[in-house]
Amino acid sequence: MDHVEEKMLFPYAVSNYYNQVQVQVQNGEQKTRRRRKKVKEGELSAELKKRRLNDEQVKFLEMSFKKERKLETGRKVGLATELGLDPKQVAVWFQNRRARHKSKQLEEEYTKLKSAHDSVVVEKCHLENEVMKLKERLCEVEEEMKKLSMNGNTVPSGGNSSPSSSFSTITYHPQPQLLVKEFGAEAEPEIFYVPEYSEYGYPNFLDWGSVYGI
DNA sequence: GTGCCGCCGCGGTTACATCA
DNA sequence: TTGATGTAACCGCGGCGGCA
Repeated sequence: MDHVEEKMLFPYAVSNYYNQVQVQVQNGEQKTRRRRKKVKEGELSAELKKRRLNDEQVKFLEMSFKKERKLETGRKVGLATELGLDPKQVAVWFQNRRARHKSKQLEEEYTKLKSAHDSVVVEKCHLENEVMKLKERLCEVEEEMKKLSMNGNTVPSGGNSSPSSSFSTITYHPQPQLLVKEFGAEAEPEIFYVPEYSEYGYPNFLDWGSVYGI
C-alpha cells in the first residue's frame, strides 16, 4: 500500500496528524504516547470526514461476525477486498465489535444476577417475617404455661397430670400434645403435635420447626 | 533451549460523529 | 449549544508460532 492509498484509508495514520504527549498510565507512571491531534473546525479534510463505515459495510461485517467472531488472515483480507476497506480496518472493526459484544454480555449477566439477588432478598424478608410471627407465638405459649403453673395447675400430659414445684424446674414427659395453629384470621386452624419437651421445659431446639409445622 | 521478530487479541483510551 | 453516547482508531502489553 503506498502512502496516498494509506492516507485515503487511514487519514490519521500519517505522522502530521499526531502529537507526542505525556500520559499517565494505569500504574500511575508517566509515559510518552502518540496522540491524534485535535482538528480544528474547517480543517477537517474529506478523508477525515468519511471515517465512519457505511451501512452496507457494517451490515456485511455484522453478518460475518455472527458466523465467526474471530478473524483469520484469509477471511480478513477477503472481507477487506469485498468491502473496499483496508484489512487493518476490518481487524479493528472486529476487535471493537468483540469488545462491544463482551460488554453487552456482561451487562446482561449483571441484570440476571441482580434479579436473582433481589428475589433472594424478598425471600429473606418473608422468612424473617415468619420468624417474628413464630417468636410472638412462642411468647404467647410461654405466657400461657406460666399462668397455668401459677394457678397450681399442671400442664396436661396426655391426660395424666403431675405436680410441679415451679415453672423453671417443670419437667414434661408428654404424650404428643395437640395444639391449634392459629396464624392469620382467614387461615383454617391447623392441628399439629408438640414434640417431646427437654429437661428445661422447652422443646429441644431442633424440634421447634416441627412444633410449628415448618 | 533461547532470543528475536511478527502477528494477533485484549483492555484501555482518545478524538470525532451523532443525537436529544 | 451542549452533554451523553456511539464508534473508529490507536497504544501498550502479553501470548504464540516460526525461524535462525
